[in-house]
Amino acid sequence: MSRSDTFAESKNKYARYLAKNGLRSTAQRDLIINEFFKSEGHVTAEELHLKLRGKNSSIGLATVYRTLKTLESAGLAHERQFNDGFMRYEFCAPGYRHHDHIVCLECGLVEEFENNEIENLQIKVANKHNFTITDHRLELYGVCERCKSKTA
Amino acid sequence: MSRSDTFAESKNKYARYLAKNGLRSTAQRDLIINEFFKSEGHVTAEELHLKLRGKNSSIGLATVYRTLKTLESAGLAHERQFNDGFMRYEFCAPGYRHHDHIVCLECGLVEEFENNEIENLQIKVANKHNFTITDHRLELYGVCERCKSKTA
DNA sequence: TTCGGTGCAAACTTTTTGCAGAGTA
DNA sequence: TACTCTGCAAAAAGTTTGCACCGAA
Repeated sequence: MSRSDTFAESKNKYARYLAKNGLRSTAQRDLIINEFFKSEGHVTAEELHLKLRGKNSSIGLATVYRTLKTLESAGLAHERQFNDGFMRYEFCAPGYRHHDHIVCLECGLVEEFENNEIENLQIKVANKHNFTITDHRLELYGVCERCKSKTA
Repeated sequence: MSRSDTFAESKNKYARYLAKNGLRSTAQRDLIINEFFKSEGHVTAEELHLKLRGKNSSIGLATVYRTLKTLESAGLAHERQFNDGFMRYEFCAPGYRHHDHIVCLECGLVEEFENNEIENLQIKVANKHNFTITDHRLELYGVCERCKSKTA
């Protein structure tokens, strides 16, 4: 599935969500959603707001926050916190696979990975504790290749 | 290793750390550290502050924050954020084994687990991405046994 | 006596909320 | 028209900082 297919699919899903919940489509929302769907990785509300400001639209920061919360409820965005004090939002289209993150503590690079063996072990652990898992969070923190060679 | 052995060892390590870094031992610090070492699990500064207030000491919240940061630098506490907006501090004595957390989203119960298979797989993943891992974070979120039966 | 620690209040940071006016259906 | 959305500014909420005084070494 290509990235743009997923965008299209998500926009449809978003439109359907709006319709079903009596929410309106507005100029601001469409711009925010467009920008959000275009951004790679893990954006903060502030970053998104800045990008939109750059295109001389005058969208308020509060609106960006509100829209991201809306997307989260719609299941199109996922909230994540790496330990830097910001809430980040990640594109989370239907059909997009779950993945985890490996974060460089020096330059902030975030790479994504998938590992089914780990996921299966997590389920085993949950069973042992009699928990039913609905979500999880796995982040590896360290130093990336570039930063290692810079220091060496 | 029993819990109290670990306390003793940590207090020594703390004292050594203070000496080495020209920091002073004060009545407030000793009380905070004592209370922190006694608390199970994952405390917030506010919680610790409340516990100390209960024992009619008049320690300021800012001092609790400052002391926890000091403990973190000393390697005796570990900062953790579960997604509830609070920074939590966890006892992290030398000799204490690393563990991860499984969190109930209904009642807030946090259990700890260790799984070497998962840890090994994490190292494999990091190698594949040419990262050197220094830390990681794994949290499973779901519903615990009690809450499941309550709902059923 | 020196200098780090403390308490208090104010400042800061990120996110949320109240409200009056604008825009959608 | 009815009612939601938006922008702004103010409020929240958690944490940090400035400053004058206190106290450990």
